[in-house]
Amino acid sequence: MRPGPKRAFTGDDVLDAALALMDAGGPPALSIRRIAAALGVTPNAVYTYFPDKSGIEQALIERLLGEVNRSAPDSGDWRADLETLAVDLRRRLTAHPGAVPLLLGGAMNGPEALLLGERLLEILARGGLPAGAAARAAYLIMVYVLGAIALEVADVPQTGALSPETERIAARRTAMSQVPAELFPRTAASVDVSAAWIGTDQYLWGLHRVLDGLPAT
Amino acid sequence: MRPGPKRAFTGDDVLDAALALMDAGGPPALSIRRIAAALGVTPNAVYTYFPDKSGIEQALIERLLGEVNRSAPDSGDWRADLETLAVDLRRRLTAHPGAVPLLLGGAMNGPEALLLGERLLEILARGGLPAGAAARAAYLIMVYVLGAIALEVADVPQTGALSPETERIAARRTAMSQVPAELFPRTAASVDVSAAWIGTDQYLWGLHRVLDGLPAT
DNA sequence: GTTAACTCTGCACGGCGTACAGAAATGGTG
DNA sequence: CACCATTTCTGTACGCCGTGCAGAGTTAAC
Repeated sequence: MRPGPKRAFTGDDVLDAALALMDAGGPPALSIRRIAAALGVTPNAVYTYFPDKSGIEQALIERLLGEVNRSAPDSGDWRADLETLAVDLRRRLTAHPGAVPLLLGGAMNGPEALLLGERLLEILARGGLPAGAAARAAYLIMVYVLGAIALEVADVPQTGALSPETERIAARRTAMSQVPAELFPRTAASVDVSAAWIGTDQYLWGLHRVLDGLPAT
Repeated sequence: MRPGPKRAFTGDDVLDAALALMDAGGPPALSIRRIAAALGVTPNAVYTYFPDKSGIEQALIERLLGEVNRSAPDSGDWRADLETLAVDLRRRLTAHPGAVPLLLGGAMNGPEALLLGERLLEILARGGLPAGAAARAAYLIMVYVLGAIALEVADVPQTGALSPETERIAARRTAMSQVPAELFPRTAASVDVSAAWIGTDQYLWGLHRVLDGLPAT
């Protein structure tokens, strides 16, 4: 069927290596030359499977969102389904903090991104929200879900390895505890609370406050 | 007082040039060599005023947030003040879409960023929110305000010049209208609404839905 | 066996951040 | 005035980056 020599690696191998690099050092650590080195090939070999670097980033986003789309909650309770979807998305993204800037800065235009939006709208429609309100509500919820993850990740300094969750929390605590209390008393007073925001419970607290603010059916 | 030759440019000139580059082409267009070229000096001259590139980015963020901090609304109505603060922040950031990824991906640890958080907490305290709830509510509101801006900007393709507002809206419309309706019927149906989300009214609609969900005094 | 398709290598180019040494210009001090 | 310490900016260079181009090597189809 296919002429040519046996493949030394696949496009999936490229994404595996790319994700490992992102986890280790964030977006600046992602380079084609490093991916190629990790795979034991020359840099240009990567261009066999991807047109350019942004193609790799796009595929990486699609893979992450695709994992979220794999599970389709349909418990009958639309609010519980929405919660499941948000928690799933948050877990996938916080597991790979280095990829979050990519998702925010890059385009969410791929098929998996659209499918995710479609599922969000479907759940809201099941909740009985009118069409126009559903579109706006979906926007509001996506703002909250993605924004919360982004802020959570943004507090962590991007330089150096930060893969273990414990290391992330520690880095965040030290960064926040450097706030001079005499200049910013309120911020300094909320440092302890800030450290607790990491938890899933607080994340869901915010989501439900958003849901409570939605227009009723 | 100060020995040495007369200065050919200042640190402010560097930030001016940097902001112009970001407005024209987003973060990838920001380079020390381009800044130096715009100022008519050699690249290393920039290092007279900034230790490295991230120092420039940090100062750029601080300048933008500082402009928001310059106006201190105190109308007596805490909810109106919060609205003013959010709209101010949104206006400053959407005026420079290329700088938003910097703000999200970079650190919000500078003095102006802390002052902004301090003012946010002060307004909420005036609203009578209890201390612990205020900290969580401030987090929720910042999530919404920053997240909304980020999503708004994220829909615009980053490549190429996109400074005029009209061009941004046009680019967004075309990007969204490419959604295949047979695969993503709900998303495609909301395209028109999506194009309208740009307006300040819709932005405030979302903010007030968040405020409505906050615990009462 | 020949050929066409495909994978991967080697080389090269321009751009990037920035380290290092040094020239040029200035104000303070004798 | 001359001298000097200080500051500003230049010149050169290094290693990394994405990637264009030509071509070597390998395979399946005819």
